[in-house]
Amino acid sequence: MTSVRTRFAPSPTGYMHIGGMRTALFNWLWARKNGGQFILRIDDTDQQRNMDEALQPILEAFRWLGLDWDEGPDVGGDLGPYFQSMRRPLHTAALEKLLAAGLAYRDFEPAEDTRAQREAAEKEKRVYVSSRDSLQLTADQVAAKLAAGEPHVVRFLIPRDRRVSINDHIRGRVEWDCSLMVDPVIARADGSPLYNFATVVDDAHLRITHVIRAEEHLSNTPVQVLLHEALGNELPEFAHIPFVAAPGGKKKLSKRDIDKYRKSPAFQKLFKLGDEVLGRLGVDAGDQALSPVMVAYYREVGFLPAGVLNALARLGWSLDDETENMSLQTVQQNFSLERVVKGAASLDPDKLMSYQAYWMGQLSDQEKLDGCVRFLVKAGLIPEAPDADTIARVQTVVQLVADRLRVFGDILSMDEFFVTAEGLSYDEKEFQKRVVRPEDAVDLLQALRKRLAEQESFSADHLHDVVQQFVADQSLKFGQIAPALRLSVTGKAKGADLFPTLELLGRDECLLRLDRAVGRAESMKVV
RNA sequence: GGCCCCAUCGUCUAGUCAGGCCUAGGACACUGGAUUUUCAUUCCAGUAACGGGGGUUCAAAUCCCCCUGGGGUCACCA
Repeated sequence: MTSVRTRFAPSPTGYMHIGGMRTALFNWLWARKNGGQFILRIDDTDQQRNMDEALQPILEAFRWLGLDWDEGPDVGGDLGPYFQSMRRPLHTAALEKLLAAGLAYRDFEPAEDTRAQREAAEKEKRVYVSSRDSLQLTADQVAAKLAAGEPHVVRFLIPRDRRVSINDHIRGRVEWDCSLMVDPVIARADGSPLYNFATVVDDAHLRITHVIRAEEHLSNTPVQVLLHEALGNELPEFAHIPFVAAPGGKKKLSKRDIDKYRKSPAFQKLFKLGDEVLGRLGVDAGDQALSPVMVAYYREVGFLPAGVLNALARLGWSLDDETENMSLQTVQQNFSLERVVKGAASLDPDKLMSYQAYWMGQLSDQEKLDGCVRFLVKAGLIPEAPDADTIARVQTVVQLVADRLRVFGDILSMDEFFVTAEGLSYDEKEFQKRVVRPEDAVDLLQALRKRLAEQESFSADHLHDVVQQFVADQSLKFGQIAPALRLSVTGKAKGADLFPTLELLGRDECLLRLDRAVGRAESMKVV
């Protein structure tokens, strides 16, 4: 029994697609589950200039999620190189082999002619197949054209008299009629191999046993199977998993549609979170802006690998009829291609947040603290090398807000604990509603401020009693003063427990903020 | 348009291969209630689906056929 070998073969595009990551995850899972190898091959036949720059984000995404690879960039392997552009000799050899065996042919037909034929066929609603005119050339004629340096591509000769079929792990038997297929170009005029051909050569050479890829590749499969056969390769097994669809739809999640997603109600939540967090981090929002389509977005916003991994694993796969929260280890132990569904699954931001919140809740206090400190430093809300007092303060805040911390980036919206009274920003709408508009709000706040100033102790418990007493004295309801107090001191309508917040801020800061809030409200009333 | 794939609550899914245990289960979201004299958490409850039509069968979400709908793909891209 040969060991299971799977691969993920990204093109170096400068970012890692979240849907591609799901495909990679399933490959990794299948290899690990079977004690096999997971290989990373870089399909860079396009010969990009900034290869390294375009590749690093991809490798980083794998590292961040903790998905290791047994062979590939950085780690090497016996069957390398693992960059398709460097495997050219292998491709050329395979090409020669097909040519020599008469299973491929040099096509001298000008590209324009081929295109014209295709268009004509389409117009007449006729199935287009290759003309194969170049096949009529005698060996001498071909030799003469070659000697004259006539441009040509190499096409694979499709055996038109038969059918190809695969037994897909997910889809079962899928069959195609070869008579309907065009002879695919396998080498360009400059001699470079095309994806469909290079992939076949490389998959065979790397001894890939299971080709697990997204459904959109299903239509490439018959050609690849035919090529494998022509080359005398052992056929890999195929598993075409459904692609990841955009939230609220069934269409493939694509980076090209970012602008559309921004407006999509189902997707907005993630963009909003990103705008908030990334804005505070001062992360570039230019052309290559981070978006929820990219894995890096989740890392930058402060998602946990466990949260993202959990969501990705559940997109098209389930362990059973009830298990939702799963560690990578649990998924790995239970993964099977048999339980992968056939239909496209759309990414659900709500569900993702729910997994994320679960895993955030699983973190120890120290882990939460570390993550929050990292983000606060990055946002410049605390110094680069925070002293013990600062750390202790952050720790207190983190404990206070633990329940509402979904992603680490959330800590940045709790900046009331880290800015001075002057730097405090207010939720204007809520401030108007709870402080400016109510007739008696300012008077009450002033009276309360006086009461607070008289207190010797500023502990949460004591403050609670004080406010309680204040409410009773004024025959108010708690709800008539608490929101205004919260708005005045934190600038927000929502937040951590009110009294511990006051305690943490301290008497001087609280009084100062109350004064500023009152002043603010009065100046607004005048206008 | 050709070829191919897919079809269970709004969403992710269980159940489909081996028809009856399904008056279709879970989760997220949503709604209501309890707790919290703020905010959030937590707990409880509720709304909500087998796309349609024919068969086969004692019995169909499950098997067969047709229709409809959705999607992928049709490059000297990967």
